[in-house]
Amino acid sequence: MFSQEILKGTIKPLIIKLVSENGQMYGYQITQKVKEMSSGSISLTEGALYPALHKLEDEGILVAKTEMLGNRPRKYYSLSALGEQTAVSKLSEIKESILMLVNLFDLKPLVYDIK
Amino acid sequence: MFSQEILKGTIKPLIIKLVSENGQMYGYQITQKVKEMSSGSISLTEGALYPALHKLEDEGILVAKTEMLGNRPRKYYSLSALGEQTAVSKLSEIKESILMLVNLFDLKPLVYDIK
DNA sequence: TATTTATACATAAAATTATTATGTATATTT
DNA sequence: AAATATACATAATAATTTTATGTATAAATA
Repeated sequence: MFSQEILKGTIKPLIIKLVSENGQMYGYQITQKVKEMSSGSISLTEGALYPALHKLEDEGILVAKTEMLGNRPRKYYSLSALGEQTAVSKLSEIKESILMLVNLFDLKPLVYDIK
Repeated sequence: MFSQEILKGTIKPLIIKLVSENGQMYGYQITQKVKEMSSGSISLTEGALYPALHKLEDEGILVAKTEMLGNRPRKYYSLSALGEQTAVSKLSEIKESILMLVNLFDLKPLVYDIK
């Protein structure tokens, strides 16, 4: 079981991807989604997640709205207008980067679907 | 053209891979090889490369021997005994990590050759 | 032949990012 | 009643990268 070490530098694009696919997501839900997608092997910890969410908000990519569940707050993030505009190119960029790694490390995939 | 931003966290495994494949390599050669492998799009800068080489040496993974070319020194790095022992598992690890990214970002490769 | 570019090493301050630890609190399950 | 899960957050430390700087030789070009 590796931690989120592997996500170095990819946390923000991953958040953008998940939020853009799901319309809106809250922090804890993102950690669970990543755990699920990685069959339990990646745990995206709060110390990495929340600062990244706050930074994306500061950058104007995400907007947050807090809802109360009983007495507990839940902070939903979604793409801002700017976020919508930039998501596609940001995701293309990270995908190209990952393919570059695949190439550098000789993972030699035969066929990719980049879409 | 992206810089080495994409290599965040992968520089040391990449060095191990290149050195293990080539028997021995020197720093400048590594920068050129990475540039060549990426069709000019990645420039692995000295500020990232040399500290990584020195760290791998400190960790006992690499050993260095300096040769003089005329008056100019050239420092060749190769795998130590420990480096030989650990290279395969370290490379498997980074490859698994990259495949995890491929999966998280939905790059959906059809077939991989991990060997 | 003078200048620029390439080769070749290195370090160091600043910035960025992640790790690890801690803090607070509610809801649910055992 | 206690433990675990849900849900937010910050902060010190560590690790890594960026950017800038430094030194010097060799080769190519103007």
